[in-house]
Amino acid sequence: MEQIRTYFEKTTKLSDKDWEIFSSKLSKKEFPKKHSLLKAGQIENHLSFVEKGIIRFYIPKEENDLTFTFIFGNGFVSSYDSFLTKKPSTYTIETLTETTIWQLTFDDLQAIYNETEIGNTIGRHAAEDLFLKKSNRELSLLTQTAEQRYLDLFTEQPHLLQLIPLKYLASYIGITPQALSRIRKRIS
Amino acid sequence: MEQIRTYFEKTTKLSDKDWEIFSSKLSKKEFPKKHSLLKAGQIENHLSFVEKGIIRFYIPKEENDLTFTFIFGNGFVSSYDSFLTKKPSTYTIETLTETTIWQLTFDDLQAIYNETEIGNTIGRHAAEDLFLKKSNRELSLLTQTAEQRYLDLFTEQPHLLQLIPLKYLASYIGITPQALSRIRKRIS
DNA sequence: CGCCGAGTTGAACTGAATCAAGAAACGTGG
DNA sequence: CCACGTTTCTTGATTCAGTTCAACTCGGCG
Repeated sequence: MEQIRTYFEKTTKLSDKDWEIFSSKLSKKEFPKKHSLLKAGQIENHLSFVEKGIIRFYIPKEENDLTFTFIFGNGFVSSYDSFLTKKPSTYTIETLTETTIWQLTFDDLQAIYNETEIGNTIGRHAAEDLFLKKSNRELSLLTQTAEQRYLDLFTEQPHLLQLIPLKYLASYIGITPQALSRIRKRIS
Repeated sequence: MEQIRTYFEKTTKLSDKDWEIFSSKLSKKEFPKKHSLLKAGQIENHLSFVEKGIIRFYIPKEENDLTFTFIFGNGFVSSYDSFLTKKPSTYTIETLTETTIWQLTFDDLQAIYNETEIGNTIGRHAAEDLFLKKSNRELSLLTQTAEQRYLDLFTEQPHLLQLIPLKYLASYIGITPQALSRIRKRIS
């Protein structure tokens, strides 16, 4: 749990009192691998912080699911637009490994808004975090080749990457499993 | 200015008093075409709402600029990450046509936070708006062909599209000007 | 009038898709 | 713990969208 405080304090100092209120709302959850935290069609009621584990976001499709996000611990997890708008999520959030998260419900977050000075900060952090990730992703998709994207992922998370099935990685990178298999062969 | 209120009230009802405070901080600005609202390297101090005009976001490059966003009126404009983090923007924001915007400075926004109930809403709106746009963009880049992306743009903004040089559109779609020229020829 | 940037068109090339088939890994039931 | 069936991964052949390099046209502007 300390790592959550550390994560927040990278950008904003928290008073002990605020941290007290904030952390009292967090509830720890543990899940096995291949567990859905949220299924497409459901309404998101949680903003979560991953302590340990790998998580995949995907849009279920008849033929091949579209995997568009991985979270490797120390980050927010939520179908954020669904959380904000109370509309059904268009995607599923699923664990790839055993996972530990700390959850905040929508009502908890409202309470934190009212009781602390850091509510805004948390909301802003979440938004900022998610927004920046998407921005970087956009640039990556526009300027990098599939191979570069794979190598980037590989550099960031060399050991964790082995835990993810190739077809999910391929989808995330934006190519077919066959193409990724060939890239792997070429660079190894 | 009424359209700004309408825009906000699509999702949240504002009290007259809050609107009063909010709108009093907005200052109207008009710019000619090809005017930079913010240059790469500068720190963003504004969150703006476009009333009229077309705006382009791009990362300046030696050879070809990378155009990654267009705003066609009725939307937020800001180098949002720079605005939040106070770090230099990595991109330039420039008008393509004559443009009218309503600006809010960072300090104005802080004041609104303190004086009204809608401060959070505004911040959240901006974040949500920007985040959702990026999410959709990600999906478009992952699942659509260049031709589909062009047709989508064309369907959304048929008349405005004529005002944008082909090379900017090509960059946004993620292909070369030559390729877009051929797509245009093929579908017309 | 001549220049220059933007757009068009052509030809050769390349990264990735598609279709197809075989090999490896994985989970489940006996 | 093995055997089987299913899913995942690999590899090959073909096709295609888009790149690159290059030449030419067009429209605006000094």
